Amino acid sequence: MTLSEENYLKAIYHLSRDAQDEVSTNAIAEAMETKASSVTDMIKKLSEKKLVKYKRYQGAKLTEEGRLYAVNVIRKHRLWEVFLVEKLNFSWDEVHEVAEQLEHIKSDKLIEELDVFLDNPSVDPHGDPIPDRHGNIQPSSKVLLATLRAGEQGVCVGVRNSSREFLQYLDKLGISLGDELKVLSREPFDNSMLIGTGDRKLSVSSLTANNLYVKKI
Amino acid sequence: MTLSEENYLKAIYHLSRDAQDEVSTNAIAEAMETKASSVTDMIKKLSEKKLVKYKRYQGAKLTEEGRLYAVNVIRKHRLWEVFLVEKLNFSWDEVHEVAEQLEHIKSDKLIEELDVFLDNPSVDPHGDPIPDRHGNIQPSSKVLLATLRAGEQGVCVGVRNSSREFLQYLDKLGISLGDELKVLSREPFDNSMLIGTGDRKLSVSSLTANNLYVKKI
DNA sequence: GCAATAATTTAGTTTAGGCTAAAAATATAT
DNA sequence: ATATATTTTTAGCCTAAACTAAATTATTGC
Repeated sequence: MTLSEENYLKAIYHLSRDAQDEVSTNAIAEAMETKASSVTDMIKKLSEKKLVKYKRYQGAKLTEEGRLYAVNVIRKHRLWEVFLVEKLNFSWDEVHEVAEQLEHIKSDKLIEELDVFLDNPSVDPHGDPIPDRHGNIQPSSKVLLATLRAGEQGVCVGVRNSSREFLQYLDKLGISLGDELKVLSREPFDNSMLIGTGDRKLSVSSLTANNLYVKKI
Repeated sequence: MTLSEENYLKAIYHLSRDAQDEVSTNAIAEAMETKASSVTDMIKKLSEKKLVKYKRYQGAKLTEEGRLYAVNVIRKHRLWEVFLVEKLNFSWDEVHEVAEQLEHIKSDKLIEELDVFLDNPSVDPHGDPIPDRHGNIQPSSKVLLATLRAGEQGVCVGVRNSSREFLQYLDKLGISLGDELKVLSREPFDNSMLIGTGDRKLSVSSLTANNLYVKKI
């Protein structure tokens, strides 16, 4: 399986809401920053390999085999992200590019040993669940910070928007993974909230609260 | 720089005895398990990029820039080998294939942080020196076990022959990296030697002693 | 229901990195 | 010193994965 094939499977996986969902050629092209004609070629190839189901002009969806393959790539990506952040001092916004490369390394032993070495983490540094070796993904219990009421508390577990800008902004605010956040009050005027973390208080905008995931405690 | 280009630079580096040495097209082809005609094409390409010096029918040698590039790939390869053995429980004979993939990951931060995480190791699990970030390689003080006289001691630091068969044989003998070996006696008849390690004694053949590196203590 | 528009596929190129077969240059042996 | 053998290069093809431009199919507006 080539690097390019793996990236297509991953893109189709991320673009489908459920297993029946057909993903359009254009949507894949946009996600992969390539042209629709290139997508058509690759979809045909993956179809011959029985990794996607494809009928002309009707988009593509993963077969069960294709889904398993995609999920395994995602498993590798997320485990490497944990490694980079926990062991090599990478920050949230630095991991993605490198994990995109590492996810294609082929070695079952490598990934299983890495999993053990990292203590079988269940989520990556953005709060996304890490599939197990059989391709099972446990639904995450994370909710957006914006959904908490005054007085409620949560542990920061990830972000919805993982753009470099947002991640760097969080670093600047001093909010990072694992921080306990308590909603002190909500401002009806602009939906901003006042939160406490450690001994600090800070005001976060509605936009920020809508892009930060927490797990209630 | 592509994966293939990096592999050619590495091959040329490993085949040269010194910086002036010209490496023949056939030698590169054999080392890379490819055809001479493919080598010619690639050498031309690397020559245009000023990474190798090339004149038709005269073989190739690395420029200083090419040498630095090759040494950096080797640095990455060896650091990853240390990681695999020390952190992920890989054995000597399992690391090479995976390190061949990992050595091509592109990220300066990754490799510098890995170096720190591993405590700036100076040799890899085969006893080969790890170049520093500037491409300097310190000459190793390792000697073959076969050169020790009766009564001398050494720490096992690597192997000359890193074939799977030999590495697995060493595992079976119970000899691994870092073990202290003491030469109890040498047998003139077949050049085998009796060595002590821990509380065990074992007889090693001349062939084995000629493929095992130690650092005298 | 049909024209206009949008999405998708096809056909034909391109580039990287291989390959084979033949030609050219170099090395060797008598 | 010349014929033979070896090494290296050239020329021409192949495949993967991209691209552009043109053709085809779907969708939408009226």
